[in-house]
Amino acid sequence: MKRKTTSDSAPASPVATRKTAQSAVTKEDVARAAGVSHITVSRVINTPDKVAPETRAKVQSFIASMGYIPNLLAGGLASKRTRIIAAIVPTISHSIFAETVRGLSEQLSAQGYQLLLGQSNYSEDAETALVEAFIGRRVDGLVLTGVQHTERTRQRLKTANIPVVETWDLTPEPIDMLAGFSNHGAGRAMGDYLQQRGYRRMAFVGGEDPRGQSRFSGMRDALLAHALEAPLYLTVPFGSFLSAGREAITMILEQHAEVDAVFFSNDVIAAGAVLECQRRHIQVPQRIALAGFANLDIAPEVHPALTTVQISSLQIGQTAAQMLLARLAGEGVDDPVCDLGFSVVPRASA
Amino acid sequence: MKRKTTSDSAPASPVATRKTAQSAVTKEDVARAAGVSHITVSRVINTPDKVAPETRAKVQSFIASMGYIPNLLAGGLASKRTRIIAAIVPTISHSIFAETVRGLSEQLSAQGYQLLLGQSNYSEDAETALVEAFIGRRVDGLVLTGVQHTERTRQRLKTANIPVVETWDLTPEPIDMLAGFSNHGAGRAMGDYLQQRGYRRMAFVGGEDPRGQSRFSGMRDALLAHALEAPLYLTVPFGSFLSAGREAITMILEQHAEVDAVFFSNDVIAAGAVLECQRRHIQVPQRIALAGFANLDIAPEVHPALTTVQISSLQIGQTAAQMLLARLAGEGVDDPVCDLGFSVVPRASA
DNA sequence: GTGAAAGCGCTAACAC
DNA sequence: GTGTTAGCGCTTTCAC
Repeated sequence: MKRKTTSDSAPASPVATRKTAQSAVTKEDVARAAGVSHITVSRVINTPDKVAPETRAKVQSFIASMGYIPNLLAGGLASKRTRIIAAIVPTISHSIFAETVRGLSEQLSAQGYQLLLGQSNYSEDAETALVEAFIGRRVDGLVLTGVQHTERTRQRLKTANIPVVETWDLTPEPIDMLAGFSNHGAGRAMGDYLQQRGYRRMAFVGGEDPRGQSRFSGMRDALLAHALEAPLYLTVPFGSFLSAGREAITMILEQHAEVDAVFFSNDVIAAGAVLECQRRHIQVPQRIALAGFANLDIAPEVHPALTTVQISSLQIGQTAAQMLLARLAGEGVDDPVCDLGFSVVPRASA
Repeated sequence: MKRKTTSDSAPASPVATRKTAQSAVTKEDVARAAGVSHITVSRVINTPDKVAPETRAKVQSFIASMGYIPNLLAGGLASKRTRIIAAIVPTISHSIFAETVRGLSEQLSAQGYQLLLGQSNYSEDAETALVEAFIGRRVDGLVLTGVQHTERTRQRLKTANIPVVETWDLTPEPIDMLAGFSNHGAGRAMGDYLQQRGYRRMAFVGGEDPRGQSRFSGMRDALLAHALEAPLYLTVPFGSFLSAGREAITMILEQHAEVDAVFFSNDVIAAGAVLECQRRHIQVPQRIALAGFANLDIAPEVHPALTTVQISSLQIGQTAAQMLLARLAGEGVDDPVCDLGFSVVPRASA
């Protein structure tokens, strides 16, 4: 009893099975056309040098002429490797994680992997949902932003048993691997810097993300160590960061006139504040010093240019990708924890 | 000959097949534990109300306790539906397409679909490669930016036979469906506006993307219609748009002193120009008028606030998603071509 | 260098 | 309401 010869009553069309929603051309079709077996087509695609040059050329020409596109769903199911790495960032539209994503994407695509991007909107529960969705798609590895995750996320990741890199912060107990920097340290460094520049009454403006909070607490520790008052802590909503910065600085100038320096969680928010000061003809840094975070494109462009903290956003992405790829290649990762550091960039605004 | 009883020589472990890289729990495992069949578990997940409440509860509790995550690869292969919609945008890090992506993502996830995002870097060949990769993953639908694509892209999409929405422009011959606006019209509208405000010698600054070029040619048509000279055409590299805007305006002021108004392809570039003028104490719009495009967050924040063109970025995403979902639900799409329009937003800069 | 057989984990169709 | 059977299109293993 041979398979599929259907030469009795079926119409002579390419054997439409159920729905014809997708490109109906399969490896089998190509194989039949080229007069080889199914598996030879597979080899031409995956391990071309294990096929006789002649056969290879013939098969390749049929692949091209028939417009054959391998079904990666089937391939992934059979091989248990999808060559997809997923990354979850709080937001993809705002620029702060853009370089990390670029670093990831470049390294991965160079090795034939694809990047699947998810956006958590700074919600741990959304992150958990994404993790489950990604595991369901059987991604080969996962990159997470931050080190704070729900217990369920950790659980899922544990049982899924795939390589994971946490990024953008440091922790003594990573889920698996880590590429980041110390947000607490960055906050402390900026606190030290501002203190040393002579500012005495400071404020911190940020979102409600845990990394921003670490920076705040680092700053606070620095100020307390110098016998200064703890900084004021203002949160801004996620959304339009520029106008959030404007509103925050307006509020500080009007209601906290004693504040002489502000550290913003993000250069875009800080830039909004600079623009507002400019509009009101408020001297920066004489009346009030303004500092940002991340050294984004906008930081050197505003007037006065923004003092900020340089972080290695791009390298975080590159390093995370390399760790993952090494693990997937079966190589050991020399150090599963990589601290990429940061540095204060002094400019005119503080 | 029953299947899989392996009670002879195998170790009593959960039958590790090949690699144990992924969560080994399968529907079969859950079914066995719950004392039901394989397919019942499937129904509990996909069509819970077709299962007796009692059975359902029991199965659900096992799903939870065993941490079962369905293999969507296998599901997609069997059902020929992945519930993934892919979208290709020129860039995800710059803010211009952010709202479109948000509109897509929100509409899709509300219907249980996931968005797979690709970045073409304004390259048609990169777009083609992404299209092939996405078809390989058997996405259920595709959203493209722009209406200009390689012949190969069109071919692949034709044979893949999946719903496609082109966006961000208009064309008389869409591949399938379309949600956009007229870039040529937007350029003409801005040209008309600037002419009507009394500017006489204009320049256009943009990237090399086809939509920017359409806006340029629309502007040119407007000026020529008013017997003005065609605008100067300057291109800037993709990358740091703010500094590109600074450089462009510097160049224009120094080498084309006769220019009295500039239309930038993007608010961020325009904002860079505004910042530069501010720094040099050049009066905007008295010495030179500056206008942007897209009405991004930054447009109202700079000083003077940017005159720009409002487009319906969010609605493009929403509309594209709805068209796709309607098609996938087997409903007809009333009008496969949707022109969402634009409008000039007059502010202080021009 | 090439092929046959088996099975990845799931859903569709049809029974019961 | 629940189960059985037969694939989805591919890769793996082992044979030739």
